[in-house]
Formats: sequence, C-alpha cells, structure tokens
Amino acid sequence: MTETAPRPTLEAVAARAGVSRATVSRVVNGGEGVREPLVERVLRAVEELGYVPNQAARSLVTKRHDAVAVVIAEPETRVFADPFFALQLRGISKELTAHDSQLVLLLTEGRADHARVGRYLAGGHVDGALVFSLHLDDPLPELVQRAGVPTVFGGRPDWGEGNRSVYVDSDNRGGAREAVRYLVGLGRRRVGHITGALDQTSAVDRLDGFRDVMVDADPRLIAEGDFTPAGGERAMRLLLERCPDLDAVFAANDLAASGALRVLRAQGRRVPEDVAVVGFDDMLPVAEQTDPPLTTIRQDIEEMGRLMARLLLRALDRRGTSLDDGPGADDGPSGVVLPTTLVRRASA
Amino acid sequence: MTETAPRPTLEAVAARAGVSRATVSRVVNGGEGVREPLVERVLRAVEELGYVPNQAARSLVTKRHDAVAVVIAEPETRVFADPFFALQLRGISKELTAHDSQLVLLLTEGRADHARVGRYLAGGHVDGALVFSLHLDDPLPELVQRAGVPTVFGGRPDWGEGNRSVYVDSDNRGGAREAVRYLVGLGRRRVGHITGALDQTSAVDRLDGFRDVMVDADPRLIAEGDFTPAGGERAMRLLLERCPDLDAVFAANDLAASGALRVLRAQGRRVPEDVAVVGFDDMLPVAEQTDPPLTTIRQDIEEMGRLMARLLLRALDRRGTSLDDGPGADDGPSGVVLPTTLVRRASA
DNA sequence: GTGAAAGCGCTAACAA
DNA sequence: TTGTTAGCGCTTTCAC
Repeated sequence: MTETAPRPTLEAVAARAGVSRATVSRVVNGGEGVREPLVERVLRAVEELGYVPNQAARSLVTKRHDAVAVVIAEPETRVFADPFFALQLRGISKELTAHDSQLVLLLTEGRADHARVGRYLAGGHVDGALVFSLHLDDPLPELVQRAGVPTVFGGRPDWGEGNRSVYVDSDNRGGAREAVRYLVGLGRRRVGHITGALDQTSAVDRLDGFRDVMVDADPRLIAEGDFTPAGGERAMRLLLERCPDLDAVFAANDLAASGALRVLRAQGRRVPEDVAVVGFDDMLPVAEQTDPPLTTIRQDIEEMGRLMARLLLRALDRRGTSLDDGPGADDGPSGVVLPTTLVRRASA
Repeated sequence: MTETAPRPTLEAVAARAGVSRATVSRVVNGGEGVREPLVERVLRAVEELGYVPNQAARSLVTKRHDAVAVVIAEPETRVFADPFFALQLRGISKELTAHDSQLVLLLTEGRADHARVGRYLAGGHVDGALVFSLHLDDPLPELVQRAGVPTVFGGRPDWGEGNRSVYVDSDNRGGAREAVRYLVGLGRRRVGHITGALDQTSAVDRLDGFRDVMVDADPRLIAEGDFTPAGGERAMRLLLERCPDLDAVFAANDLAASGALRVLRAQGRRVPEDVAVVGFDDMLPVAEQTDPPLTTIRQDIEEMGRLMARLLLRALDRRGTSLDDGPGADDGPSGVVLPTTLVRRASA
C-alpha cells in the first residue's frame, strides 16, 4: 500500500510562519481579522508544509462534523433493482459537496444493523441524517428520532399527522391521478391498476390517486404487484383474466409496466390500440427501452435528493445561529412534496 | 427537527460507577485486565447513562478512524445507468460493517471535485480508500497515490506493470474468451463484437478476449459501442450492414446486448436461430427481461465489492501490528481477478 | 488491577 | 490585530 507520513500540525505551521497557533487557526478558517502580510505568511507556510487540518481535533472542540449520514434501509428491495437509489445519492452528494459536508453511507439490512445505526447516530459522528424509510412498519424513523439527530426523511414516513417530522416526497397521489385522468381522457373506460408493494407509502399513495379518479372502480381492476417486472407480469395476467374487456392499465412503476407490456404482447393485445399503458418514475433505461416506449409519470429523483440535503443543511445552519431550535419551532411545512409530470411516449 | 441533548462523557460514567476514567475506557474497549465486578459496574453505568464514546476524541489520540472512503468517479457514466454501482456498494458495506468501519462516499464529477477528494483523503479522515477508476486517463489513481492513503482499486487501473497498486477486477478477458468460444462451439463462424466504451479497461480487456479467440477476425466484425442500449443499437446496425452474413454477436455488456436484440428483431433476424447473442454482466433486471432472455457472462459484482473491502481492511490491520508495512512489502498479488461464468439462457 | 496525569490537534475566550 | 491559555473527550504510559 502506501506509507503514512506524519502530517504537519497547526503548531508546525505557526512555527514556520513565525506566528501563534491562534493566528494560523484564524487564517485557516477564513482569515477574518488578520492583517494581510500575516495572512500571506501563514498561507505560504501552509502551502510549503502541505498542512491539512485534523478534522478530529477540530470536531472535538466545535462539535461540528461537516458530515451527514445517509441511511438506506433494506437494500435487498427494489432500491437496488433500479437506478433510483443512485440518482438520489447523486443529488444528495452534489448538495452536500457544495456545503463542504461529507456523506456517510449507512446501508442496513435487518434488525441487527438497526442497533448499529442507532449507536452511530447517537455517537455524534454526524451533524444530521437523511433517512430513507420505505416500509410501513420500519423501526428506523423511531430509532433515529430517539438518537436525537436532526433528520430529513426521504418518502413520507408512515406516521400519523401528529408527528411533524420533515420529509421530502414526490406527489405520488397527484401523479397517479394525472396518469389515470390521462387514460380516461383518451376515452378508456376500463382502466386497471397494478399496485406497487403495498407496504410502502409510495404504493399506497399511488393506489389512492388511482381511486380518486376511478371513484367506484370495479375492485377486480386492481391487482397487487411489488414494483418488479415479474410482479407486473403476474398482476397483468390476473387483470386480463378477470377483466378481458380492460382497455388501459396504470402500473405503479415503470418496471412493473415493462412486465405488463410483455404479457400484453404475449397475449396478442396491441399497445396502445387495445390496451393503453402508463407507468410511473420515468426511469430512462426502462421507460425508453420498452416496446413500445412507455408513457409515464416522471419524478425528479435527483432533485428529491438535493432537496432533502438542502433542507437538512438549512436546519443545521439555523440551529447554529438562532435560539428557538426546538422541535417544530419553525412553522414551515414539515413535508415537502415535489410535483410530477406526465411524459408521453407511445404506450398511451 | 430534534433537540441536541448533551451526551454523557467518560467522566460521567466514571463518576457514576465510582471508578476512574481509565477504567471505564478499558472496559469500553474490551475490558481486558479489569476485574469482573468492576466491569459489571461500569457496564451498568454505561447502560444507564446511554453512553456512547465520542469518536472524534478517540480518533484524536488513536489516529484511527474506523472509516473508509469509497471514491466513485464520474457518476454521469454508466455506473448510474445500471445497478452495478449499488451492488458494489452493498458488498463493500457488508464487509465494512462486519469490521465496524464506516463508509464515507465520495462522488466526483470532474476536476473541481478531484481537488476536494485529494484534500479529504490527505486530511486523514479515513483509514483507507476504495477507488473506482473506470477511465483510462483518470487522474484519480495518481492523486490518491499522492495522498498517501492505503488504497484498493476497483477495476484494473490503466497503469504499466511497474505500478504494483492493489486492485480487484473481474476476469474480463477470460470471460470474453469464454463467450466467444461458446459461440464458436455452437458452430457460428461469423462472430461480431460490440465493444464497450474503449476508454475503460474493462472494455479493452473484453475486446482483447474476443480477439484471443477470433485470431484474425475480419475487422469489420468489430463495432464500437459504449455500454448503453443506444450504443448497442447503433453498433448492431453497423455490423449488419457491413456483414450481412454475420451469425453471432458478443456484446460487451447486457445493456448493449439488449439494444442489439432490438435491432435484430426489427430487421427480422431470429435470435438465436439466425444470430446468436451473448452479453456480459448478467445484470438480472436486464438479462432476464430481454426477448429472448440473454445468455451472458456473469460477474459477481457484490463479491467484488466485498473483496475490495476485505483486502483493504486486511492491509490496515497488518499495518497496525507488523513492522514492514512499506509499499509493496508483502509479496502477495497486487491484482486479484475474479472468475466469471457463462449463464445460458435463450439468446445463444 | 487501578488511578493519576499527560497530551492528541484544534478552537475560542480573554488579555494584551 | 495578535498571542496566551484553557479545555474539547478520549487513550495511554507510568506509578502505585
């Protein structure tokens, strides 16, 4: 590997520049209130010695870490099947970078890891946390709450209205409504729905959106899926069997829609002539590659990540300056919902 | 958000347990050489107070961080288009977790970020780094080297044999050979190749593997792609145009193969009867969903991540105990190459 | 086996 | 403006 050269300390820089440690510290942290010639000298010494501040020492006194934890639960699930996760991370990373914060990734799979995450969060390693809690009965939100770390959730946590935890979500319900309305506007009357995994709020919300429009839909027009292509296939077959006269399908995500498309083709139904199909996500590698390309509801995943990070960082900054930083002290919205847009391609 | 309760310190635990700080420290770090009754008392106090050690303070004295940086360059590229990246991270995360190490993720996109990464690595925040350097002229390896942090690379870096940097890679060349041999074994004589992005070692290695078998292949049977479905389509069209008599194609990855499949279907060639197709990766959401399902070369991405982490951690552990931890001190292999396997499905 | 004390590298009062 | 000083919370000799 490589050798570990002992890094120079503040002390060394101070000696070299012929000033005190305090002055070096000031310069390194912005140079406020230090006269120009000294600043120069210090900067030169820093340069020559290749000095980089020791973050551990700094954190010890400032209690800041310039780091944020990103907790992603159960990577077994669909999070890993599509680029969702990666895009989200990219958005978060960009925002954190711009704020000079580091991203500490905590992947969990199961109860054992929960304890570890709790300990880590409580251990004061990070200034805040971004938590993706996809499942309805996830213990993570509760746990994070207890750790006492400022947190923003990705996706609406499954909590009553009483809890004012901050979260960012897509307008799943509104998007679903738009999808179904679009199908209805196309003249379709027998619109089916392939749900997502119903233990996730996003799937529940999309189902609700479907119901908002198809007010008293034939219950046989709703088939449960799980956000996977295989689940989409199964659900599509069921739908076709129960309602052969079906003329449109709204699938809870693009992956499921791709499965549905395959079944429709196999059974000789033309898309969109016989059955129109709309997905959700606008996951490019999926939506653009299906045959026919998928009409779908687009959500801006990367922006979601960005926004989560921004919200957290803002809260952390406030904390530093203002006094009323108690829970729910600010009267802003506790949930931010991002709009979705319909993307027309060939499937509907 | 949430309030920041002041966390109890070692001092507090010591007071509560009626012992010295030193004793608490010993217990917290394994309890060696502390008599049983005291251990009990301390543990109880820790429990009651909910004490969690402050990592910053600990790092300050131990110079260990129990954290490893994962550097991923240019997330714009295909890394984000397929679950590659996520799987790799999962493998890494599992191994690090088992070793009580944290994963600090550094995503970079461009030169500006390089400087930041360099600074971070040099700043001594982490014990080591796992670096994915996909591109041939990537400045990252060089930079990391200079930062003086123990590093394991993901994918063979583009370096001469002189450099003994540690890396983990799939047997791209061997896998490609196996794919092409399989096609030849099927009786195919006009085997084409759709390359990956040739600025990545993996693409180059796969092309080399292809050439190993098709020793003096008609150069027109090789078309440059870029690991994307669109690139696969373009290359396939070109191939068909140049060599209408082609009877098999080896694509550098599954995504490209899926594009090729679409073009073949559109042009009325039956797969595998007229043209047999083999991919690379065995990216499940892709390979299983194509029509027909893809015969492909499987690489175990998650295991790659795991292995990278394991190699790094082992090196770090050695460093602590042994004396000869200089660069290249051990005579073990500097590159570990994981085997690939052929997965037969319907496309060949 | 246990405690006292020094100090890791830095920031933040406070003095000068 | 600059320097002096006192810790931040922990580990680690070194005595006892």
